Amino acid sequence: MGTEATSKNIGPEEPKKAGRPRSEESTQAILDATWALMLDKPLQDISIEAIAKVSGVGKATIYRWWPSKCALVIDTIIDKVPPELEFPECQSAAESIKKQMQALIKAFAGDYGRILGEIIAESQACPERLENFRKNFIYKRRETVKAIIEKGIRNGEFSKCLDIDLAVDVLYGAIFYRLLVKHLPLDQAFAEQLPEFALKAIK
Amino acid sequence: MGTEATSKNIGPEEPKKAGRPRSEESTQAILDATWALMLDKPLQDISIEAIAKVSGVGKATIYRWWPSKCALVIDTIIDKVPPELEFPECQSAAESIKKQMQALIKAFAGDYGRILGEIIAESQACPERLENFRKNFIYKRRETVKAIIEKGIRNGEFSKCLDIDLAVDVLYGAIFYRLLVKHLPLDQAFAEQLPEFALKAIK
Amino acid sequence: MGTEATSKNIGPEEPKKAGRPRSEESTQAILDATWALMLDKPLQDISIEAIAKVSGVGKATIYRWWPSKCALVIDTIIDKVPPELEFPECQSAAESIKKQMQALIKAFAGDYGRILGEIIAESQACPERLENFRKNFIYKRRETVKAIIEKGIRNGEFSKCLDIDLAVDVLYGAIFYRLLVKHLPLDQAFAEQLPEFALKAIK
Amino acid sequence: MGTEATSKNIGPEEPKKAGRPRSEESTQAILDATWALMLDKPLQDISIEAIAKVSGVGKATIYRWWPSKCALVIDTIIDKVPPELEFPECQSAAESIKKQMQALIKAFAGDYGRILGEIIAESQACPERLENFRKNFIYKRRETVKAIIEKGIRNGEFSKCLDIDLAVDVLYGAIFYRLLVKHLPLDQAFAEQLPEFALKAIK
DNA sequence: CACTAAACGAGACGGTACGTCGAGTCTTGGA
DNA sequence: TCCAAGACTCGACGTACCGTCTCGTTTAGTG
Repeated sequence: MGTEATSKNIGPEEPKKAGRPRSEESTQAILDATWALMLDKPLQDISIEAIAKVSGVGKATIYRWWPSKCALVIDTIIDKVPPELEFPECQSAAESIKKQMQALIKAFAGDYGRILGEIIAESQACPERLENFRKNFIYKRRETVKAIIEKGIRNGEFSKCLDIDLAVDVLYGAIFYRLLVKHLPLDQAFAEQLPEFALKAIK
Repeated sequence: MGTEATSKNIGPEEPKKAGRPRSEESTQAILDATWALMLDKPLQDISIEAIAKVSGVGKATIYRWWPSKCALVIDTIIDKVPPELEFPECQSAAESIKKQMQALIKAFAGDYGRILGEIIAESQACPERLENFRKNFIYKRRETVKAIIEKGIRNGEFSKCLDIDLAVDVLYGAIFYRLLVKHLPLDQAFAEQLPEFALKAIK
Repeated sequence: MGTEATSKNIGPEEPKKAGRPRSEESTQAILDATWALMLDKPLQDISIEAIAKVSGVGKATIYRWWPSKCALVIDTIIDKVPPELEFPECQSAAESIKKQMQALIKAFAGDYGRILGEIIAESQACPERLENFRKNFIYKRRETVKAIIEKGIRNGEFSKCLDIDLAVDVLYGAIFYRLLVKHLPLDQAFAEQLPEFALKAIK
Repeated sequence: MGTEATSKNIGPEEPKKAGRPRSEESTQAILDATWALMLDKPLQDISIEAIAKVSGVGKATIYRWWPSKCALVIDTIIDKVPPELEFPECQSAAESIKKQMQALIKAFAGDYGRILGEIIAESQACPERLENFRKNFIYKRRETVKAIIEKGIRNGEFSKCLDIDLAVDVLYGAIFYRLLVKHLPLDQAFAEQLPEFALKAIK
C-alpha cells in the first residue's frame, strides 16, 4: 500500500485513535473483491456497488477509505501484484535497460498491462487521479531508469549531453503507445527488437 | 464522416430507401452540440441526455444513428477538425518527418489532443471502439509516415533493414506517452528536441 | 361499423372525392390485427405501433381513420362480433327480459365481456370516448329493454308508475358490477337467479 | 395502510431490521403528491415521474415501495379518505341499508367516485390489482351490508331463502353501473328512488 | 392519356415516460 | 468509532410509443 490520497497514508506516528479500529478483514475483502472483478471485466463495468456486494461490505466503508474507484484499484494492484520489476544488475547500462524493458513488455502483455491501461483511461478526466497513478507506477520506475542512464553517461556508454527525460520517453513511449492504442501487440518480437532499436537514439 | 459501425457506411450504390429520409439538420445539430460539450468538459461528464437536450433532438434519434457515445464523438471530431496535418514536401525524408511530428505535437497540446486522449481512454474497454478509432486516426497517418520512411530508405537516408512499424512506434510513442500519462508537457521544447532525437534510432 | 367520431360517418350523400379511395384491404387488415391482439392481451398492452406492425400498415393510415385506440377497438368488435343479442319474442315482457339477461350474462362471461370491460376502463378518463361507447353498446340496448318494459306496463305486468330508467339500472346494474369488479363470476347460477330476483323490484 | 402487494404488510412481530429505516417523511410526501395530482387530473394522465417530481422524492423510492401506480393510488385514497361510510344504527335493516346507500351515492358523485372509477378502470387488465382493490374497498363494505341483511332476515324483514350475495349485487349494482358507464348521473333523485326500489327485490 | 389529388408503406422526427442502475450520502442498531 | 445493512436523492441509462412529418409509390377520377 502507500497510495497518496487513498487509505494508507499514515505517517510513522499514528495519533492513537479512540473507537473501534479499522477492520483489516473488511479491507482485505474489499481488495480481494476488487481484484476478482478486475480480472473478470473491464474497469468501466465495475461499480462500487458490485465491489461492496461481492466483498460483503457496506458501500460506506469503501467510500470511507477510498476517494474513488481509481484509487481503490491502484491500491488493489499494489496489493496483488508481485514485488516489482527490479532492474537486473548488469555490467553495461544498456544491457540493464534492455533486460528491464523486455520484462516490462512481457508484464504489460497480460492482465497487468490491461489493468494499467484501464487505470490511465479512467484517470484521463481527472488530473489528481492521473498524478496518483504516476506516483505509484511511473515516477519510481522513471527514477530508476534515469539513474541507470546517468550511470551509462558516467561510464561513457551514452552521450554526455543527453536529455534524460526525453531519453526515457523515447525508450518507453512505444510500449505505452502499443499498450493503449493496441495497433500492434506487445509480443515477443517486439520485446526483442525494441530495446536495441530505441537505444540507438541515446548512444 | 465515414466511420465504421456508425452512421454513414453507405456504399456507392444507395438502394433507394423508402420512408422519410434522415434529417441532415438534426445530424448537424447533434454533431454541433457534441462538439460544444466536448470543448466544455471532459468526455466522461457528457451524457447522451445532455447532447439531446443541447441539440434539441430526441434521444432516440441519437441512438438510431450511433451505437455509443464514443462512436458519436469520433464522428464529431471527424466532422469538426480541420483538414488534417499533411506531410510537408521536403527534400529529405527526415526533414519531412520532423516537420510533421512538430505539427502533431503542437496539435496534441490543445483541445484536439485532450479529446483524442479521452477517446482512447473511453475506448479502452471495448476493442471495436478502439479499432474504430484507429481506423479513423491512427492507420491513415501511420500509412503516410510509413510511406515517407520507405522513401527515406530508398534514397539512402535510413537503413535498408529497418522495421518500419517499429520505427513509427519509436518516433511517435513518446508523443502518445506524454499525451496520455501527462508526466511532462507536449511543449515547444519537446517539439524541438524529440524528432532529431528519435530519428537517430532509425538512421 | 358506424361509430361516431370514427371512420365511417358518412352521410348518404358522399361528395364524390378525387384521389385514391380508401383501401378496403388495409381497413380489414387493421381490424383483423386489432382483433387478434385483443384476444391475445389486455387492451392496455396494445399499442397502435403494434397494430400497424401486425397489420402491415403504416401508422399514419390508422391515425387517418381513427382518432384513438378506443375508437378503433369499438369498430373492431362491431366488425367481429356476431349480429347481436336480439330480444326473443315472448308472451310476457318479464319472460322476454329474463331470456335476454341470461343471454347477456353468458356473452359477458367470455372475451366479449372482458373486452367491453376494458373499453369502459380505457374510456373512463375521456367523456367523449365513453359517450362513443354508450352510443354503440348501451343506448341501443337500453332502448330495446325500455320498449319491452313499456309493453309490460301496458299489459299490466309491471307497475304503472315505474321509473323505467331506474328499472333498467336495477336489472342490469348487477351484471356490470360483476363484469367490472369481478368479485363474483358471471356464471350459470348467476344467470339463472338474477333475472327473477331483480324483476321482483319492478313488478 | 395495510394493502396487500404494497408497502405495509407487516405482521405484528417485526423482525427488527437492520439498516436505515423507511422514511416516514418521504412516504407522506409521496401520498400527498399523489393525492394532489389525482384531484387535479385523471389517473391515466398521472405519471410516476410526476409524482416523484411533485413530492421531491427519487423515482426509485416510489418503485421500492409500490409495484405499480395503481397500488400507490389505492394506498393514497386509503390514507386520504375520511373514516368511512358507516352504517347508521336504525331500527329496521331496510332503513339502515337505505341510509347507507344514499350516503354512498352522494360520496360517489364527487371526486371520490371519480377516483374509484379510475382505479377500477386501471385495474381491469390485472387481476391482482383488482383483487387488491376489492380487498380494500369492496369486501369490507359487502361484509357489513351482508351482516345487516342477515339481521333483516332474522327479524323477518327479508325472505328467509335470500341469496345474500345476489341481493347485494342487485342493491349496489346500479350505483356502480352509473359510476362507470355514466349514462345517467348519481344525483339526488337517484339517491332518493333507488334504495326503496331495489329493496323491493329482497323483501 | 396525361394530370391531379388523395391514400398508401415506410420510417425518421421531437417528445414523454418508462423501469433500472449506480453514484454518493445518511441513518439505524450492534460490535 | 467502526461496521453491515439498507434507505435516501439524484441523474442518466437505453427502450417503447406517442402522434406528426416527409418521402416515393399507387390508384382512382378528371380534363
